Amino acid sequence: MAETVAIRPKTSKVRAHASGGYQKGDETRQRILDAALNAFGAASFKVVTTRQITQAAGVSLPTLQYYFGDKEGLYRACAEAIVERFRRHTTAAAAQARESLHADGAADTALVHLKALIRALAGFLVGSKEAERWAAFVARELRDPGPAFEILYKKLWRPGVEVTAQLIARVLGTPESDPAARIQALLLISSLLAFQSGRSISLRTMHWSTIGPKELAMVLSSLDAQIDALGRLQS
Amino acid sequence: MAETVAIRPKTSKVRAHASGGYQKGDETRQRILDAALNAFGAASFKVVTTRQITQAAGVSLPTLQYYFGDKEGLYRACAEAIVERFRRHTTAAAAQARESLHADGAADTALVHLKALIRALAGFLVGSKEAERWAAFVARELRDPGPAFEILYKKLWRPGVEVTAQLIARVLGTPESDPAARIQALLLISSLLAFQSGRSISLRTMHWSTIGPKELAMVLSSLDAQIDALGRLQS
DNA sequence: CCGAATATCTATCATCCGATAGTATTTGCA
DNA sequence: TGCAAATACTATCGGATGATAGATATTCGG
Repeated sequence: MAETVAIRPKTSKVRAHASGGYQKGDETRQRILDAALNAFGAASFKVVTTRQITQAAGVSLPTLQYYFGDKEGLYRACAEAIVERFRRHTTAAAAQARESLHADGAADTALVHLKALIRALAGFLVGSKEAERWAAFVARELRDPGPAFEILYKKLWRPGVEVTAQLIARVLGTPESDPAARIQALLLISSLLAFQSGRSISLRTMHWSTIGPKELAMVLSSLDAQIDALGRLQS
Repeated sequence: MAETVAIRPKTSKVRAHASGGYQKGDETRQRILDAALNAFGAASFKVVTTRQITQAAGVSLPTLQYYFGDKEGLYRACAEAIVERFRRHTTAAAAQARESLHADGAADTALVHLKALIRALAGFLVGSKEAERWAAFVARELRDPGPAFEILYKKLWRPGVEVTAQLIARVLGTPESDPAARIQALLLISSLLAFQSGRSISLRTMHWSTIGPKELAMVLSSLDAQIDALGRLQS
């Protein structure tokens, strides 16, 4: 039962960062990271094998250990890379929403920003193949906490839910920390995942073969309607 | 004493069903199935090991092969067991809803039944520890299709979405096959999963330590509000 | 253009996993 | 009670996986 594990000295010669060595090393490191993002996006930590990743990256197995220490180190590196790229795509709408929260107290304004935020998020989630894989990685890790849970929760999930809940509270005309608004935020974000995590089954249910611009527009329209309905709740 | 058969028909020696042997055998079979439901509810097909299951069931490894052929056979048996138990808990509300769809065309009636259906489903999903595991099994398999996808899709998902979508269409006053109603059904069901698949992260987000009657009531209240809002969409 | 730092490889290990072979024990009917 | 079918076990196999050992090749500052 005693599952205590001795803390690794961590002083090993792992190339933890992309800088500090030759240029070719950086490129190899990046190739492994890309392959890992792909693989961990499609399957869970335990299911993905290091051989799959290194083979896809075109390197031999020990190269992975050389750059990332072990499988878990690579997994964490993936999480950090995802956080970075995610931020680059969502900070725009999120910042705008946050700004409006401080500047304006009107429910109508909040409603507009909420719709814009969800629209941006949905568009990003279903937009590119790459984003799909990142989103799958994040969703899986948050659903089934693993080595990268903390970083994803604190840097992605919490801020996202926070701003969403505040916007909804503003729309509903309730205090900023209203639990009901928080629940609605969870329900809203979770419903988004129907066409992300649950993509394959949603396709089958809708009799769609893909989620193209037309299909995305329909989903966004339904989400808008739902948010509008939310706005009519308090009256 | 008979000559050993060189070629094994592979399926002939499996005790595929619970009937046909001794009583003690049925009990052992059930014990393995329970342990498997537990394990496959907590982790995916590949992650769960047959050794975990047999150890939890208190039997040796080959006993699993004796009763279920192989790991995949056991997995499918789990899916069928879940379908059976799920039906026993949802047919009540579902049948009532279906009946009302045929008997009455009023939007108000549909709204009532939709709320009742969601309420029953949510209550069941978050109700017992057992149901949680079954739901996790189903959600994982539908999200990431495996050996049991077909049976779960046809016997659980499709009927459930079907009746939900029809109720929503009735509420919205649109044709029975309205794609928008179908999307709303997907969004609604998916949002339910926030407190099922995404249970752990929802707990953390809400600062809850558990989902007891009080918390469930809050969630149900929010869902009701959302469905009510849906009803006000068409006007 | 030398040589230390960096990068990458082949070969192999220890462990775990699913499944099978072969044998012993238990059950319930004739 | 005898005994064949049904049940359950120990021991082991072939294969996959994560990681390491140790040797070789490459890079680039001086």
